[in-house]
Amino acid sequence: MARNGFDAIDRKILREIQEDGRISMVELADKVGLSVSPCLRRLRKLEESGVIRKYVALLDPAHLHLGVNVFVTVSLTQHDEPSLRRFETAVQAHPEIVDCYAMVGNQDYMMRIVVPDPASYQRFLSEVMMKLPGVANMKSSFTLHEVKNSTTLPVSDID
Amino acid sequence: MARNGFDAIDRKILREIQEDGRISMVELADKVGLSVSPCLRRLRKLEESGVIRKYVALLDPAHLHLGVNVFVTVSLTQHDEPSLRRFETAVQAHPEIVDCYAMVGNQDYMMRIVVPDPASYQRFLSEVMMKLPGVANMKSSFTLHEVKNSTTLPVSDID
DNA sequence: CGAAATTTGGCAAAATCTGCCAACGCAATT
DNA sequence: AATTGCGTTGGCAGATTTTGCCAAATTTCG
Repeated sequence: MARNGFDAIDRKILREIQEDGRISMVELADKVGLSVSPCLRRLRKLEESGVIRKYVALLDPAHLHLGVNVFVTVSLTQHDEPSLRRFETAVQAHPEIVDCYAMVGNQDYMMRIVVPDPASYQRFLSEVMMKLPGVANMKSSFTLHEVKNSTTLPVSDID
Repeated sequence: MARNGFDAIDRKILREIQEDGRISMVELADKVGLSVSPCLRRLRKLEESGVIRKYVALLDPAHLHLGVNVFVTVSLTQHDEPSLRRFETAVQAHPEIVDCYAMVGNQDYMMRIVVPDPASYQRFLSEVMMKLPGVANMKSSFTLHEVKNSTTLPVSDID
């Protein structure tokens, strides 16, 4: 058996539900070559194992008047555990901050912000970002357009 | 009526399905204060309008042995339309490149790569990234850990 | 080779989805 | 103020899907 306990069928299921999270068991079972019962049982197991985090609908930012993406790198004044935790907790509270990663090297964090327009970012920058706890330095880079924004992870055949 | 034709109930629906893409019409209708029929009709309308791009399952990268994220900035040698298009098309073909944005400024790109480990990135860098059409310059930044990776867009009350 | 454990497939009841139709509310018009 | 017309709602019924259960089949392991 494979390292993570996924066999070929499990991987097929994972690939399918990444593309269509609302697929019916009937159709999914058919696609992976099982009958409905074992297919559902495998799906439940995958959900319980935590590989499947959640099911969501993906919305189009343009339709919601959220067409402006800004990448921001942040460095903190202090790097002790409590300071990092305080900053990361504050980040979680703001839905405009859609992504945030702790970085190796001199920039501590890389984040992506979603706002309606540049003016909104101006406001968000001064009213929220600047007030995040422990920020020493910040650098913003605006995006021109989205080329790709995928939630589909490559599920390896091996492993 | 609001600018995009969404009323309070539509926005409620959008917020709910962003959090649970598999919610049943019965439960959704209950949460937004409608009966099932009009709720489903509104959802279908939202789907057809394009606000709802798709329904997906979100997987946990760690469980799939995809724990390493790398941010890469790229600049191209030429910035004419065909060169840009060629590059962006090539980007679409690789599932390891999960995000890619064209940036304001030096006309370059910011992308996020997902790989199993640093060694894999080394390989991906030389075998794929370096061979992307028209690349002049590339700079990779490794992440330490994920603080936030959200697909939930803030659906404004106004607008 | 044989026993135990796991996985499968089909069935039936419960729940859900989906299309249809009458009723309701609201706005514009007379 | 009454009426007309448009859009939205709610309930109902048939079709589909989900879900738990059990016997059969397959795999695992001594």
